[in-house]
Amino acid sequence: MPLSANQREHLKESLNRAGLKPTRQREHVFSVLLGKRDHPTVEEVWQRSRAGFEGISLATVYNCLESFVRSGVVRQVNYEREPTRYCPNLAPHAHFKDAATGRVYDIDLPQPVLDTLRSLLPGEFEPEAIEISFHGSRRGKSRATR
Amino acid sequence: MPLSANQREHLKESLNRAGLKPTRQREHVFSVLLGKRDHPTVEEVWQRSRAGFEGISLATVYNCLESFVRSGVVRQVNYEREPTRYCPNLAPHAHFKDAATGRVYDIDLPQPVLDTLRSLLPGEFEPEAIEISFHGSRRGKSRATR
DNA sequence: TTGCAATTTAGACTCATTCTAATTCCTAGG
DNA sequence: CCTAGGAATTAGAATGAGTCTAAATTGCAA
Repeated sequence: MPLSANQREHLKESLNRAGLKPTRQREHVFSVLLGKRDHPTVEEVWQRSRAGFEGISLATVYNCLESFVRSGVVRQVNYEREPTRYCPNLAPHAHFKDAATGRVYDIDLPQPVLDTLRSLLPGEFEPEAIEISFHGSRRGKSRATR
Repeated sequence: MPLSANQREHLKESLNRAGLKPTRQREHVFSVLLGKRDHPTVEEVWQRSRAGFEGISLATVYNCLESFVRSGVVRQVNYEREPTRYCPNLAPHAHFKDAATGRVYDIDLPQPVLDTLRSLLPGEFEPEAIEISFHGSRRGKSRATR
């Protein structure tokens, strides 16, 4: 799935703001991230990228993902010391990891909740980022819609 | 600093509940954790342990810390993919990492806040653990008591 | 005292990530 | 159109936290 004009423009601006250039590889890897919004590892992003970009290297995928993080279009997600995952959802949200499947879900974080958390910090602490991760299991989805 | 009778008993019970035995090494490493309640890495715990326990091996320190986590007397703390840190504070709390110094501080988490977070999850999600970590800087402590 | 299962240990191994040094790609100036 | 120079890409080597292995040790129970 190629990038829309808007998406391409957004990526370009963000990269430029960080002093980086949009390249074929970066655009392709970005489109891969947007194409399936699970929370892939570098290895997974690499596999998916190779489908549409003959010969792209693992090192490049690492580099691309790092430039996305630096330019703020993508977030890193870490669980314990497992391989880092990447997430193009920029709205404030937490993550829930299902122990059984390893799948990671986004959980919306309303601003008031963030404010409350913020308020727990003693005055001298100046937070730049908050990370909230749940870990648990999903109860069997009720024997569904038939 | 040797363990108090209470602390030794607490450790013993927790280990037993997990089917593990209190050993010289485990007691010593545990006392090291309680002795300085910063958030040491395995390497740091090892250094400190060797001071009072001639020849204790790094592998053993890894093993001890793992058995503490398994028996619930200690928590693991991860920031990004940096070396895992260990924390003997069992009360529900978040962590704040000062970007400048790398130091990690405990932030108390009132139960109502935990409940609120819990309530953000769709019904089918059954959390076992929540982890909250702040990342930022500490404003210079005001030129003090005078 | 003996035997056994858990624990400890040194060192080999794994594997995600970072680094290195050599190419390749763009682009701006000529 | 051509060329120089900086950025980006690449393969493969290097790093380092953590895990595994197999052998030695320990401590307890029979």
